[in-house]
Amino acid sequence: MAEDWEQRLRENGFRITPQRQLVLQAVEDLRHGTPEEILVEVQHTATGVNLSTIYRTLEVLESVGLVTHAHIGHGAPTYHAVDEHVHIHLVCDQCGSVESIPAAVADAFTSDLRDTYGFETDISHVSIHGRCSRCASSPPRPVDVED
Amino acid sequence: MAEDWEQRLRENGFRITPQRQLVLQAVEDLRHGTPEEILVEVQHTATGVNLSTIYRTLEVLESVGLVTHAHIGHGAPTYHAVDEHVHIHLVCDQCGSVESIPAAVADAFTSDLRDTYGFETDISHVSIHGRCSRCASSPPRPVDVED
DNA sequence: GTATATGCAAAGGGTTTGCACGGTT
DNA sequence: AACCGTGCAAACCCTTTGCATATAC
Repeated sequence: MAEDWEQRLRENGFRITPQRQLVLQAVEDLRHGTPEEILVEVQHTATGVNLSTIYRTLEVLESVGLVTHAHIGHGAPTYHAVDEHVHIHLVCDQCGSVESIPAAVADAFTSDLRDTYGFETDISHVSIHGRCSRCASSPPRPVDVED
Repeated sequence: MAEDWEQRLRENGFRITPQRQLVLQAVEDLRHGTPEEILVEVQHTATGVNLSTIYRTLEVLESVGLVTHAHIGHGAPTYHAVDEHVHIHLVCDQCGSVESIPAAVADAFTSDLRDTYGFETDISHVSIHGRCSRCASSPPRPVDVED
């Protein structure tokens, strides 16, 4: 149901505010968004909202399980709504391209980590870095684009 | 051979400077070090060295393949000498602990990424996040320590 | 001698925090 | 009415950059 988010917040002792609704909506609409991008989206509706509110709100929404974040490159993290299907980002350190693949590709790996080390992997939290198919085939020099 | 690093630099058109030697040495001695930590180490020997030089030097040393860096948490990256054996960091988002495991654990996974997506994975570049065995077993609440 | 490296200080991106006011409960 | 949430501005960490001086070649 759609008003589930109010429940979620109230259950955890948080109040319902326009800002929290707008931020959640922006995250859902954008599907992928940095705090800055979310701010811009929110400001389409409410110009007065401040960046620090975005940060504080995302923290709250994440703590009650309504959004998550992942690190793609060096810069700001991106936030998604939790109902998005889980995916892994493959980041090319050479050309900077980002490819999303199903998290299921890592199932055997994460099972291994659980069995061997007891580690419960959140595979989508950080990206996998390397070189994409295009870059891996053509250029001979292993130059870093940096991250 | 020990003076290989001079070769490496010269081959690539870089000059040999005390700072470059000291930074390389510090990275080797520390085994894991952030730019700030490397600065401190270097300053044991040469007090006048500046942080910006550390950054610029690490960039140079990395470009010629003498050092690499990995991202462990949210903060500064850590640098290693390239002769260190390759490892993956398992970072617990709950207690913050970091465990190093052999990169070979991911071999099947990275082969898969190569075969399916043509992606050449640099598995050690970013850490794997999740919850360590201790945290995964005890507490029921999925609280984020944040990264 | 000439180009590259360095030190210094200032600026930059991303994020957090202290405080007083305003809104939710 | 009490407390939580917000806006604003300042501070913060990490990193990069411009510029003049110093140094490796």
